[in-house]
Amino acid sequence: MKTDFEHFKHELSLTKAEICRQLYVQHTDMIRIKKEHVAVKNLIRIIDSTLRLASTKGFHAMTLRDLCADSGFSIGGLYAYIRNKNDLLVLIQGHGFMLTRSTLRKSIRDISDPFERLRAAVSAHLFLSEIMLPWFYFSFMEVKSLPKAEMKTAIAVEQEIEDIFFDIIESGVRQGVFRSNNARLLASMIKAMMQDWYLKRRKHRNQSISVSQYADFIIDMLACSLKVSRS
Amino acid sequence: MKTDFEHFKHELSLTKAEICRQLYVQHTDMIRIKKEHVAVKNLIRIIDSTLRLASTKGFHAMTLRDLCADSGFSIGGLYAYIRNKNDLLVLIQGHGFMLTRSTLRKSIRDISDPFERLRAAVSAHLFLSEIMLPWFYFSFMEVKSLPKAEMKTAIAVEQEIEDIFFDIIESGVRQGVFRSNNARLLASMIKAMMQDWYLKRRKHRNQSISVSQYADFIIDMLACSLKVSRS
DNA sequence: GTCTATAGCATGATAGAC
DNA sequence: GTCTATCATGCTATAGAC
Repeated sequence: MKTDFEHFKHELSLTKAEICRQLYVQHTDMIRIKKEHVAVKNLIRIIDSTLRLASTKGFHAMTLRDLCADSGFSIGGLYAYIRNKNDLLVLIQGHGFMLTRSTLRKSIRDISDPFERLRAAVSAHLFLSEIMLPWFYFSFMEVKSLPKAEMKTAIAVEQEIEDIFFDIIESGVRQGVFRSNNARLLASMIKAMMQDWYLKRRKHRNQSISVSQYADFIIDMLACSLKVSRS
Repeated sequence: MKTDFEHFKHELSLTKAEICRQLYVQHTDMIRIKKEHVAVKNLIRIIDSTLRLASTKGFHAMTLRDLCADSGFSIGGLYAYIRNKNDLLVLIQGHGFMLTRSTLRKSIRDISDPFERLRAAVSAHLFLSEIMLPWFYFSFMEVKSLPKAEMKTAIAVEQEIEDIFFDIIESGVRQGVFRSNNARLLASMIKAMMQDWYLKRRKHRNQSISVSQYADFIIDMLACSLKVSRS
């Protein structure tokens, strides 16, 4: 039998190639390579290496020479795909956020019961971050290094995601299904617990906690905080 | 009337000078200055500047020239206090952790009731991070940049702090005061919520949430999760 | 004990061959 | 489209005057 997570993974069917193809189309201005299949193939290598290196030593500490050594590119070759180091940051950041937003919205679209909406949103966020772990870690750590404009959008998208949780709680309260005296703060806490999953992934792995267990635990905590009586 | 936070702040009476004096004594090997009062005075300037710069642009992006400009030192003068840039990292890191551990242990030392212990530990952690915000933010962000040995201790101390929460919960369960089916994960979540306070300080400021309100909210959530009946 | 001056080097970025 | 060779910059770290 398929677990929820496996089901989610299959539904999403998010191949690296697909993501990178979207990235390519969005950024034809900064990428000098014209043939899509060549560009996409190499973007995968570049982004993979960047995420790997940045998550161990940090983006700023990673030099383009490190990146070349890891990805097998030459400096010159790399510069056909980015105009400068910051482009790398923007390239990776923007896409991760877009994906989170759309996945989360889709996950609750067809559900009306407030508690089930909450469960769906929490699971979707956790499952997505599990699949795209390096992306999430990178996004969190590097917001502060973004150019001002990109930082503003990054913060706005994060707020928007928190608002998804907030709206679910609020509407549940209005319907009399939830009891909560501070929906705003509870939404914040949900976000914090989502973050803990990908920021402290190693700790949870050491304690042998699966993403499904983690999701269940959080949903139980929320049920209890919102005083939902459950079967 | 004094709030809990003001009371804590007064009890701690943690002056920058005292912290820096301890730092000086611990690191006489790397600091070339012999007169304590001179060294301490200048360490305050250096550490203040480092924390300020690192929390906006990140430690790696901060150059020693930035640091000199901000602290009013010359490059040569600075190098009397550190042997290299990494020393700065180690200097600041180690002390923050020591302080957290000792404060937390002290906060619960004279309390026996499990729920009150939990409340005390949560409050102490939040209040401390409120006072030492730049220190906490820096510690979290820069663990990955530490030399291997220092990283190991950093992770161990973090685990130790989580264990404080874990032990309180476990002993409460044994005494029949708490009901919990996963003390380990709950302790993890407490830690995550502690982190959210200092990592997302700006967000909470925008939403006009005080540290006392935040503490109360978390303690309520925990009471509910642990099924503590409260007056 | 603090400064100025500078060595020595690694980095991001470019030009041009293939 | 990718590579090698090279530039200019700006960094950490040191030496030595005051």
